[in-house]
Amino acid sequence: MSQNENQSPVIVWFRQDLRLTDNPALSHAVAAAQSGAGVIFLYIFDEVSEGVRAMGAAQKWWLNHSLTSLRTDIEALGGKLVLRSGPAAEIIDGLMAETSASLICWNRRYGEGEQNADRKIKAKYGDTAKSFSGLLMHEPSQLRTGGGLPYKVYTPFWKKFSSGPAPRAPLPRIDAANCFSGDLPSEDLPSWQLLPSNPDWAGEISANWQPGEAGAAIQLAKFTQENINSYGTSRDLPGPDRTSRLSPHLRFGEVSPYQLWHASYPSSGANLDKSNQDSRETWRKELVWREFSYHLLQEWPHLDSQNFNPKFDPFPWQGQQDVLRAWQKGQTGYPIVDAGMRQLWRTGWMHNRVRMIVGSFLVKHLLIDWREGEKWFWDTLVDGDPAANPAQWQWVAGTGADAAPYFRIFNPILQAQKFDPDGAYIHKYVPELAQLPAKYLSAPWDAPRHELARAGVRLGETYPHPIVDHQQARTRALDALQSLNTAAETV
DNA sequence: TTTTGAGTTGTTCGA
DNA sequence: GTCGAACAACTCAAA
Repeated sequence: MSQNENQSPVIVWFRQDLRLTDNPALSHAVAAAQSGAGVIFLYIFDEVSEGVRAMGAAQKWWLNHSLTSLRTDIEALGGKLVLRSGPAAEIIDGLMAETSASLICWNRRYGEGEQNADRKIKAKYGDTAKSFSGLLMHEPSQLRTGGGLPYKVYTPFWKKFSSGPAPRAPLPRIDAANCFSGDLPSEDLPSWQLLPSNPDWAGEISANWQPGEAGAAIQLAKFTQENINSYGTSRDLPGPDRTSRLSPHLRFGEVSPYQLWHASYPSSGANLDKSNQDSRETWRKELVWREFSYHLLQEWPHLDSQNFNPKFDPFPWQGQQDVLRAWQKGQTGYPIVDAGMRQLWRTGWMHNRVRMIVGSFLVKHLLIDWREGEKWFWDTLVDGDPAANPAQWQWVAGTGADAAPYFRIFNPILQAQKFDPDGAYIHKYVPELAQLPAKYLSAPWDAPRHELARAGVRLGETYPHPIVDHQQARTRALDALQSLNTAAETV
């Protein structure tokens, strides 16, 4: 090793992997920097590179706190988290020149703009830039159909995934490192203005979440100790909410999919019955759905803006702003829909079952373009994911890969009865119906007048009339889709 | 190449 | 109240 190399630092560039455990890029950097000038820990806030999708407001809130947590963990190692903002490729150029670094490491990411930036850097620095697999368990290029093509259907994807090599074991947490001691300028986190002010809407989000690797570990332990064995059935109930609630942690890489995959298996010696094992597999399948979404994004980079199935391009979406606004604010008059939209607005997250209900409602009952829903979720969800969010919206809309068939229109009344039978969820998020007995919560307009009066509910005043009639809206949606099929035939 | 079986999460209707 | 079939047709993936 030359004198120069020996005194050169190694940069580890954090992106969607804000963790010290099972972080291959970090592990490699730490090993490579053992005898040199040490590791530089870097995060770049980049909203300007072409094709990079700027984070929504709720994600920015999360990012602020996750970076704060990461910074604390890095300082415990004796290091410093360097914050820079601007176009990533230029920032890297600057820092490489500034520090004469001998190596830069990162874990791969999969958006088009993000990959273009990474490719540019790799092309320039060659072997001095090293990328690793940390965000996904299998690279998209490695999981293909027999014909070498990307999968478009989930079940064969799952079969291939689960019959292939098991995801590698997670790497140990980095608890010591030779950290770069030079003085590098770093921007102030508050200067990025990631947190809301005027008004500060994040109060209830803060109360619900603990961003950062430590918070993710707590959440994972809670889930694997309490709820994973019943996940198969209990995941559908938004009231008790026994889902893992790990999605925002996973989105920011505070925990890796490898860690979750391996955590889903019972400790050796544990003897689980069939339903418990099935529950664990159901949860693993959700992890693989995320993986599937990223593979789709890799192949179809405009997943958030273009119909995966172009047959839907001429679909007659309606664009009424007041209707969209009513949906966004949870004022549709359908309590299960409104509860979901208000949970999202207040807490930055929505239970998965309810996401399907509100998504189906926007697209099919209101005939509003799924892209409007996708954008709203992107802005308001703390787990807004560049792959999963558009993929799930396209799935719900019927435009996507392996999508729900057009005749599958969720009935918001039935769904409320089935999945919120005691009304716990609706009571929590639609307080103006708090006094109404559970049996009337799925369709308050059908409640006896004296029950409404006793509960202090005046429809049209304290709580809205339903914005559309379910049966009429259902027929209208089926007709619209029918017209699409007819149009396709006559072309 | 052709064939075959299958496809996350549902609803409605009629027996 | 319960249960099975219909709801369309098409595309995907593997044999």
